[in-house]
Amino acid sequence: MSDNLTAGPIERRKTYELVAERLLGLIAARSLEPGDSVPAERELVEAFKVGRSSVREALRMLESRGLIQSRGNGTFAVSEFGNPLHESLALLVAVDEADERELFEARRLIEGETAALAAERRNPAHLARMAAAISAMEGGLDSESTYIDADLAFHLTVAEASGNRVVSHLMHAIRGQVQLALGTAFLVPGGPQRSLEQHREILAAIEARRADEARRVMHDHIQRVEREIHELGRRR
Amino acid sequence: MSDNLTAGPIERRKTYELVAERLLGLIAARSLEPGDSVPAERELVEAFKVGRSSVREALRMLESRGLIQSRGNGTFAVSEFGNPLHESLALLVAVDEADERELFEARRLIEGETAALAAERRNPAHLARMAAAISAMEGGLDSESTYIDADLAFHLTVAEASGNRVVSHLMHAIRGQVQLALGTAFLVPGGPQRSLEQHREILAAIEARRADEARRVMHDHIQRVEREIHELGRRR
DNA sequence: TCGGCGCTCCTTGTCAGACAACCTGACAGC
DNA sequence: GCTGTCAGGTTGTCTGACAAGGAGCGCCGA
Repeated sequence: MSDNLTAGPIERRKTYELVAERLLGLIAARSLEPGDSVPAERELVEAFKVGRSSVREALRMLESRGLIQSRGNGTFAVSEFGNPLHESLALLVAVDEADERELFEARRLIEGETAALAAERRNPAHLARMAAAISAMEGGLDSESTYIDADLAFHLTVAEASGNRVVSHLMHAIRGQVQLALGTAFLVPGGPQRSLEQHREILAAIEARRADEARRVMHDHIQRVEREIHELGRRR
Repeated sequence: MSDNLTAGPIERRKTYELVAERLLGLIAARSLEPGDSVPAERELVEAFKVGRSSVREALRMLESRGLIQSRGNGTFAVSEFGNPLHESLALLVAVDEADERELFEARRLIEGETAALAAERRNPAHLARMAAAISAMEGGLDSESTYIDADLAFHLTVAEASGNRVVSHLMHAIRGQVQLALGTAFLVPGGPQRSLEQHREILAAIEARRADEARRVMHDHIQRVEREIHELGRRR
């Protein structure tokens, strides 16, 4: 028995944590597929030999991470990708001026790469959806919500076409953070028209499988939007 | 009353969710600074007029996101940046073969851009720490844990030198996901030596402020590691 | 004077039991 | 075929009780 001291403090783990880990294990091991129902609380009580409150607190931990969902008639495993990440980012990054700049920079980098990947991997269905989104933007030049929805749809389709879910999740997360600013972008005189034109360029580059061009135009697009928002903010 | 049906189901919120939101509000509003103690459970019971179990389940939700910490003599707000994001990603992305590919691809893109930014923004202190990390890797070629720690330190320093906290958080998160694989990388014959050499190249590019070169070498580095891990896995 | 020991009190941790609220599916009645 | 109702299982919530953790205080002895 050399130095068991380095093993760190002997910590008595809390029951609800242990239960949460066991359940997490089940999910990680795919014993609990999305949609499956988690054993009833009372069953877990018997299985783990703990109190019901410990089981419930463990379930709450998983629920708050979006892994399961309790619904009155049972608790179920959930697929729902993405939500917790958004919230985490929201809490990580305060949205003062400097951080907004960092967020936009991150968005520029990631969406730029996303566009480049999309140019290599897109299929005809993706192209059709991007074109549809552009049409919708055109038709929604006088309606903020229509326009913004269509704009979002375009970028999401690009993300999907990239074929990389991790990258596209990160993009979602960041976009959620700058969403407010994007509402402002609609108010910039001539902004929506310029965005529309740039979206057409992006689509053309992706359709022609020109990855570098897609990346560059996407960069320019996001940078322009950021600049316009910033200038509008200063003028007010 | 046209179609209020689109408003979705009327849902009765659960008490523990409401409590969690109230507490979240306090944190978001900075009424609860890191280190501050959260009011005792029984006080919250009185304040919100709910049962203690609801309060406790709400606390568990916040605890599992790393916002607070319960310690037997009180519950405290926590600063700890970054952790929840790691966990979220951990839970978001399943780690089967295909996903591992996506994770590495994401890492390649993000760390590539991180390196490019670092080349533009690094300062002498960053360079010194990168050099120190490389020395440590060299000295740790026969110790897996020493080597891996040093490798991690190098990449983290690059991230910090990028000057963009959002990007560097994303990088942390993804890296946490591939950490396991990186342990394997150490076992690849000649792998650590090649990594060491590539790290030197990255440092040289960053020091010389050659952004494109830094990006390219970082790309090559990560791609090589991924390939080696994959080949080792197949041979086993 | 000062270090250390133990006590006390407040807090969280855990369990058990009870009842309300919710959801689904089955079934009877129209 | 449609609707209303009921039953059974599950989660939602509260209460009360006691164990266990942790910090601070004061007493005691050196």
